[in-house]
Amino acid sequence: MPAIDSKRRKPQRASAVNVVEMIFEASARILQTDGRAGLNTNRIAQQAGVSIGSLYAYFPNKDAILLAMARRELVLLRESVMTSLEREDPDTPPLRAVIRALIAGYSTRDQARRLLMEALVAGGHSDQIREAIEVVTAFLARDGRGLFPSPPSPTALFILTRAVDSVVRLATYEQAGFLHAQEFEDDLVCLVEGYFLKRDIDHR
Amino acid sequence: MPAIDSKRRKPQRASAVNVVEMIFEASARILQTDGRAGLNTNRIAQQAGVSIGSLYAYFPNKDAILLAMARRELVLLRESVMTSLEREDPDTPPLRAVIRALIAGYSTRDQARRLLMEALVAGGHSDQIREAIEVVTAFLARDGRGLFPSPPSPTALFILTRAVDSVVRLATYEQAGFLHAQEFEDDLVCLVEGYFLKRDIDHR
Amino acid sequence: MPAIDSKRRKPQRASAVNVVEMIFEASARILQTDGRAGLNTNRIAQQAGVSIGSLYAYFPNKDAILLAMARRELVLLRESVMTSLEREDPDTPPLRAVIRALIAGYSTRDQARRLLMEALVAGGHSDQIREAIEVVTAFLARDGRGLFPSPPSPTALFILTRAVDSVVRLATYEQAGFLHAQEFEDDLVCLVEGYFLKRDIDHR
Amino acid sequence: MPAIDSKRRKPQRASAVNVVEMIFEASARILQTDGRAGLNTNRIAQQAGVSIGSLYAYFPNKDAILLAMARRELVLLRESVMTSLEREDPDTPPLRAVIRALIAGYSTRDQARRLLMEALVAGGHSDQIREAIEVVTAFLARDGRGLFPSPPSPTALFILTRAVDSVVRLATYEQAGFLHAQEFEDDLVCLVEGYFLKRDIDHR
DNA sequence: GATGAATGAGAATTCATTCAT
DNA sequence: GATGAATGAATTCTCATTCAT
Repeated sequence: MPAIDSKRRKPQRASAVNVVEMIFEASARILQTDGRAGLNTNRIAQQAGVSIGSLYAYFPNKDAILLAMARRELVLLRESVMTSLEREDPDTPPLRAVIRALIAGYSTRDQARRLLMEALVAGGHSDQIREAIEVVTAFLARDGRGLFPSPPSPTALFILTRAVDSVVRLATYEQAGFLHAQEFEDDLVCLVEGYFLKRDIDHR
Repeated sequence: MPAIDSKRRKPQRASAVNVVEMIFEASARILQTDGRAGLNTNRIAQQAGVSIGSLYAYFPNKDAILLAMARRELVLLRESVMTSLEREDPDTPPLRAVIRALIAGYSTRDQARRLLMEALVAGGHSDQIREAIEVVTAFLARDGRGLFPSPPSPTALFILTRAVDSVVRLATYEQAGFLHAQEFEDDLVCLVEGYFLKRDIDHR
Repeated sequence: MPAIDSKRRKPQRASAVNVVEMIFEASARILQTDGRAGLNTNRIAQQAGVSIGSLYAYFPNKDAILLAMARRELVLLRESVMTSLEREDPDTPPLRAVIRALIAGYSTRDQARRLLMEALVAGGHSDQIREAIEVVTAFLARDGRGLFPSPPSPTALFILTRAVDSVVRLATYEQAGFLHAQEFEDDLVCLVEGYFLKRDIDHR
Repeated sequence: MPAIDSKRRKPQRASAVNVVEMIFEASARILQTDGRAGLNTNRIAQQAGVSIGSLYAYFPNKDAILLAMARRELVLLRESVMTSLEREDPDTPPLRAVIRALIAGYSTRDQARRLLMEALVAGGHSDQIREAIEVVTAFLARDGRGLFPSPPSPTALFILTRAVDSVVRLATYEQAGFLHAQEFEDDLVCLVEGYFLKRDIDHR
């Protein structure tokens, strides 16, 4: 019995993960191609290959889908950045590693990602975004491992994190040709390092 | 009849301007209080004190209202920045003047403004935003009047303009307490100037 | 102008009354033939010959339709009873007149009427029914014009009004053949008069 | 296996009884708290602590549950009335005993009971109710054991049974304070006895 | 037999838009 | 030109019921 059973291990839970995954996948695809206006629950279910009833078994309503997706994107992005920080590459300074991870992270499914973030904000959940950034920010503030030459003030931290994040995101959305150019990465690093340089000069 | 009617204020053309203005005003109010979900043409018309029929006499469809509003916001913002550049205040360097104008410009009706921008983007009109930024960018690039210590590359211009714009906008949305603190303005100026400083050092 | 206009006097209000009336009519018809299960807003609108949108312009939701109908039934019934009381027919004693009016009132569209009342009760609006009965009850208590031989106690009033009302209603629902028989009316009168007779004997 | 299984309580038939009972219990509870609108098979199953699949093993469909419950209520009520008639208490005349049994029977779980009756009626099963009443009615007509002073006509039987039943039920629904007052019982007895008194006087 | 995930028909409701007056 | 009643396609969501495991 156990042997035979192993074919269908974790029948419900595994399936649940798949259904959620398929729904995310379908939603992203629709968002990517037709934008927010083209997104409706029936279409999501159809694209995902599940019944509309199943969709509602996993999510209480349409917005919950977007919210969950956005949250997941945020988590993924955060993790990719954190990972890049942990993977202490001697050739790449931490700041550059983070920026590189950010560029890589934002490069896939940009339209869907943007709309997701906008959905979060429009739904009054911008605190979720803030929170996700705060986590990284807090990490950077705590043990930035030499990410920053000197500890930034809260205001400076806000400015630097948002500036880098926004610029990368906007470059992605506008499908700027320079997104993957070395110059883009260099200039972003320069922006952050320049800030500290200037600040230290000004403040003596 | 026409004689009698002339009692009414600004009958023809002026009225059209008013109606459009009332529709903008009503839309902004609804956006501000109930978000995108609460916005519908009937409600806009009601709030604006015009009939739904009239609303459709001035705008071909709902999206056109948001599009027109967003465009106007962009124009207003651009003009405020341009004005601040033109008004060459000897005490305030151009860069600081521009940043100050931006902060002031974003401070009013933030929720409505954000949703408007999102409407533009979601509707696939992000080129409109880009265009507006380009106009300023181009102006800055052309005769920045000493705005930048040295002419930035296109990539650098993209990074700097987006970074400043995004940071100010996000600070507004998050109702950050430091939005009107001197430190915030100073740090933004520092961010831009630092970039050039660092770049010049790196490139000799 | 006035002459010509008279063709379409009270365009909206008159139409509104008609739409409401058509919706009531359609709902009653559906209730009568297919019961509560067959009643849905799309069908009501279709039967009423109005668009579903119009239906929702006049009623906030499905329940409101039933509630409004039930209320109206109650009002009509009450009025028919009150009228019969006012119309002091010398040949017919008031009690008999009321019972006769009740029988006549309940005889039309019985199924719809029953379901309506049930909807009221099920929706937690049984107070509406109570209220309607109270109005008649209060009237009877105040100046029953010799309806009752002597003033009944509140409990007695409750028992008598509900007994008569229920019996007539149930006879209607069961499409009892005796509904319009003289005996039925006579026995109901006898029930009420007997109560007072017995009570006076018992209490001396 | 069967041997091992025998540890479990009342495995076969008794379990079926329990499941049905739990389903009834759960349905009544939901009906009581959230009314007809809150009643759905999934919720019933959950409340009853059985799987939805099991629920459908015991009942062919949702309506069957309500139907069965209503039928059972009717049977219980009928039996309580019959019992009270059989239990010839020398101190309590049969009529009073029946009325007392009725009041007691209706006093428990009134909301659920009402909705149940409505379910029966709405489902076009009002004949079931009629039938239950007919059984008692027939019994009363056959050997009322001195319940009535003289045999009532079919019409009178209809009127008397429905009047008493309805008044008690309505008093229950309206949670009338006088439900358990002596006066209420007395007046009901008076209503029935008065009818015969009056009838005999009128018909000589 | 039991389970509960999955199904999908169908119901309620919204709202952009039209057009007769 | 203005009005606002009317329209109905489209959308969200529910829930009775089935059936593979």
